[in-house]
Amino acid sequence: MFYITTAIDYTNGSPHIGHAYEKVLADVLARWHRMCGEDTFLLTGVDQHGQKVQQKAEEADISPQEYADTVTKRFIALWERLGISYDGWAATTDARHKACVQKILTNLKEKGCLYKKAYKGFYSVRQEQFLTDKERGEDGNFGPEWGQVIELEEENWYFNLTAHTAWLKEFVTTHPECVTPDFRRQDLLQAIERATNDLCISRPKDRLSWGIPLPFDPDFVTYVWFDALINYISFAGYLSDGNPTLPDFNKLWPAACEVIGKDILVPAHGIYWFCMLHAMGFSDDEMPRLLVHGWLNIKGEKMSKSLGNIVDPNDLCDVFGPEAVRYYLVRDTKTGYDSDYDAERMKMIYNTELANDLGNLCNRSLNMCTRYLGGTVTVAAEPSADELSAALRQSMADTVARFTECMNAYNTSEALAALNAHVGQCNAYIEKTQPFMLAKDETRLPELQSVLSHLLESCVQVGYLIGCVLPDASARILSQLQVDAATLSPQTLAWGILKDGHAVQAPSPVFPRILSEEEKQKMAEKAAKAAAKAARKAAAQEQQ
RNA sequence: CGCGGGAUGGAGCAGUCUGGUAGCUCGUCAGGCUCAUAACCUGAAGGCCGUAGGUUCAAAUCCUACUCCCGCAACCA
Repeated sequence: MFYITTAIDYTNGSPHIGHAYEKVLADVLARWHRMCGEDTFLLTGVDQHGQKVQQKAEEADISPQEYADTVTKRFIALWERLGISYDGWAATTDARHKACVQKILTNLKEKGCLYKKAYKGFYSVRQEQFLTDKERGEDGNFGPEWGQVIELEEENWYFNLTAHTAWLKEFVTTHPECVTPDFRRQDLLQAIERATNDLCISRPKDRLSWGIPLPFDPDFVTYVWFDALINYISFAGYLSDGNPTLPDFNKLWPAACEVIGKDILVPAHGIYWFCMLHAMGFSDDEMPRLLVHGWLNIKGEKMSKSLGNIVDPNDLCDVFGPEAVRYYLVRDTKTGYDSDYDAERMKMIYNTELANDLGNLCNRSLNMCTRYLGGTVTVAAEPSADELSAALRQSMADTVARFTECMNAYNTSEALAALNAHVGQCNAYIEKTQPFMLAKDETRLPELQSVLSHLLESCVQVGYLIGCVLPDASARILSQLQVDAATLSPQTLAWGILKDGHAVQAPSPVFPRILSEEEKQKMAEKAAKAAAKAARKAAAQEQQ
């Protein structure tokens, strides 16, 4: 079972390119594991509770639920557009989730993990938290970043986090696979040393009403993180008493991969979440694995609302199409690290790798097969022994192995680079074998058939594998090749999918080039120049 | 001395851990090809690997010092 989750997005603003990256990454991994025949479940959703949603709703003079629903719709619409194939939708206002959170709270209280305590101190209204001396500036006051700071005394409920930190340190140290990449795990280990306070898990209702009420103390609602993190198990069927609308928890858990951003590793997932699970009684073997991704920066700067450089994925989809956006996001980002977003680069990668390389390869191969061989693939009983063809078959096998290895290591960028490298091999193979010349000599028909079958076989395998990133384009490629993806699997992908006599369709471009008017102009000039040169050459030859 | 990341041909990056011909993509230039989405293939130019020292037979890589850039309040993956 491959249970994969994403962070659930906070519904106080529209989705941006960073949200999209995380979901696309998770979706690509989910699709890959589905292709491999694994039972796969992808969970994503929205975090709808909390102070900021309540505030925004008050400003708009609507209920928090209405506000959250409005924003939620934007997320759902984007995920539909980007082809995110989620199996479960985690919205924290869902009654099933609320019930689960309350059951967990009740259980933890019975176990003695929760306690009520009065606390008096300085409270930041903006940040929704009490401040300690660590937050004081050099002059002894709290800086402007905390907004309005008031002195406040109130009772709250606490989770005995510190009772679990010794275990956590041991667990993270002895289970290197619990956080990927490893340098993030090192960050976490450092952060554990600093976790010296228990976690306040309640907010008085008079201050914040938009949340899940504590089942044993109705004057309080649950702190957003204690609510939100539980989505990973509540929507997996934890404590659901066999609710048929939820999955079987025992089948799903533990999550093979929880995809999160670097900002919420510490303390939320790395400390709170692991400790919460431990308190609930989950063993080391039942802990989820975290995949921590970096951020997309804009020209080296952090993306932020104040800088006004937020990128709306919908705008990109309008220009490039959703699949090009998907490809760019997982191709140009080294999983785990920050990367730079650049629309020009996205266009370049689309035009070169998808249009010029892969798209053109499929198109020219299918076209030659249609024109020269009537659309029928002829496969010899024994594959051609010539060096070029043998090398191409070897390249294909190596590529499948490399792709598999990279995808299993979450390395989408290198996986796609491997596919592209094989496409380059194929294009070079055409130059060397010159099938369009072979077609002019009837006696060389067997060679022509062999070359084209090698090319088309490569198109099938590459077109199939790329399906986890580009489901739609993959389907179109395989449709032209008349191959059913359902009959294939990465593990058994071997030379010889196309059988003798296989019929293919005439091609039509799957990845049309994206060019501005200016670029088209430039291309035209270049072509005119080349034509003039060819004409001069022809004239010179005629004179001789 | 706050913490961390970075500085490699025009652009973006890999290589640094485990010293030894500096590699990739794009761009530029030249040639080839004509099956193809004015695509494809081949080749070339272009770098004293931030600066200054040090270790070594040998340093982009190890050591030291310095310079410059970017994150580290909020919005926020």
